[in-house]
Amino acid sequence: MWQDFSFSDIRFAELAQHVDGGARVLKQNPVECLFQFLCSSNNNIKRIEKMVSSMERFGDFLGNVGGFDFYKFPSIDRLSCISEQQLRDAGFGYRAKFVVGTVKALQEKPGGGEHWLDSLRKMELCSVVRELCTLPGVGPKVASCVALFSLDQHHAIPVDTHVWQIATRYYIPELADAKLAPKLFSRVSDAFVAKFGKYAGWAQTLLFIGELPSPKTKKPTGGKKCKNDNNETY
DNA sequence: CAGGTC
DNA sequence: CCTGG
Repeated sequence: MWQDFSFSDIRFAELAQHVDGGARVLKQNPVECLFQFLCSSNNNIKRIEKMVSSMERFGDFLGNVGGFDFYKFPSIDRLSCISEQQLRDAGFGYRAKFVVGTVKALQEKPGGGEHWLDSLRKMELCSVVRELCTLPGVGPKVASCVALFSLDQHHAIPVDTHVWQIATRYYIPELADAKLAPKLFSRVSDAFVAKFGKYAGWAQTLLFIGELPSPKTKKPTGGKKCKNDNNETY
């Protein structure tokens, strides 16, 4: 698949040379995935990890490995035991009410939230995103993450600021000066799908990794400005 | 301002 | 709008 992507896009080919150990797209449990990305909006990885681990404590204890306690991610019913105040105390901020609201919305689904989420698998991507966006705290970006990482929607493109940068830099430069409006969200995902096809979400994942200041990439090949030893930007 | 959403 | 860097 990397070869196909590299053939389709010189940018991908260049980046693929420099990522260490490859990259993988998880197929997560939908409930776990949804609540994790519900924590992710306007937020950084470190705090997201903290928030997620505080939720996990409400799941069954699995064991201790290498000094770390592991918990099964809590079911929707288990999550419903957490109050908004508890979540705020755990540092969720305004996302606390999103978690409580999404738990409630899922519980009200006929057949239960797990079943409802699973039923999205056989729908078209646009419908999946539309349905997920009915949940409080879930917008197009979070919905796309859940679709890609847990609901088999391999061509879902989670458009955040980084992906927007990549897209306007390489694929739709005519929009370089535009703001990331909802209308343009589909322009971005269309561009990725046109370039990479039905597994565009997988290609996007690698490009995204390349955009981050991550040890994964050995070479600062992203369009970001870098500094050399003389402190000159290039 | 950060891997958005209301 | 919460909160931390």
